[in-house]
Amino acid sequence: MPKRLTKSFFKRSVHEVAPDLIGATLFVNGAGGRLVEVEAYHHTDPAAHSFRGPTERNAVMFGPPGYAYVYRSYGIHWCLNLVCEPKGSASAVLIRAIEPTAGLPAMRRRRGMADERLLCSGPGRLCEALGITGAHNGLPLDRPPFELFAREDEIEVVAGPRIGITKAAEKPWRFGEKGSRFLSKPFSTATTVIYR
DNA sequence: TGCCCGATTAACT
DNA sequence: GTTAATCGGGCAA
Repeated sequence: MPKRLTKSFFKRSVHEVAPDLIGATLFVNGAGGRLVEVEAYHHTDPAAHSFRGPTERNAVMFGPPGYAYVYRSYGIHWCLNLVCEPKGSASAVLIRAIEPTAGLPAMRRRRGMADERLLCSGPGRLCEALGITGAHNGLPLDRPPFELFAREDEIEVVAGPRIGITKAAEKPWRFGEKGSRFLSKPFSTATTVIYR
């Protein structure tokens, strides 16, 4: 049986947790799959929501690790983050793409489309597919509706610049499974490979 | 209070 | 490659 990830998994630097999440599986009410793309946001990072201190929106990032931080993006989409590090460090991993493995009919219905490759390939898309909304903000990741399991197989993780940001845009804090066809965008062939 | 812009997506040309 | 959709957060005034 796969090993469940508990809150202790997140009591480390976001830069350690983020690559470790590649290949893990996440389900929300039974729908979801394998994490193939994430990004790390540290509280000292100008691109992070927590960089300028606590606000009503980012309050969950300043709480304990192992909880979901969900925010509205561009006034339209939802984006899911997993809070890391000891309480107060305000760092989180943005989930950017999932390889769908379970609950495909429900995800297709919520997305209003059938193409498996586009179901969860993007932070806004995967929240729509898994039914994640602002109602999930602040919920613990080790209890329903969330289920999170550790990676079991050996894989290659690649790193590269994050997507859609203007500040600290050069930092290689985007991580993905090498060669996955479910990435929101391909990694450059010149990107660093982290062997695992 | 007003203004700018964003950790996006889909539908265009 | 370009752009509309759509709105809350953060900061200046």
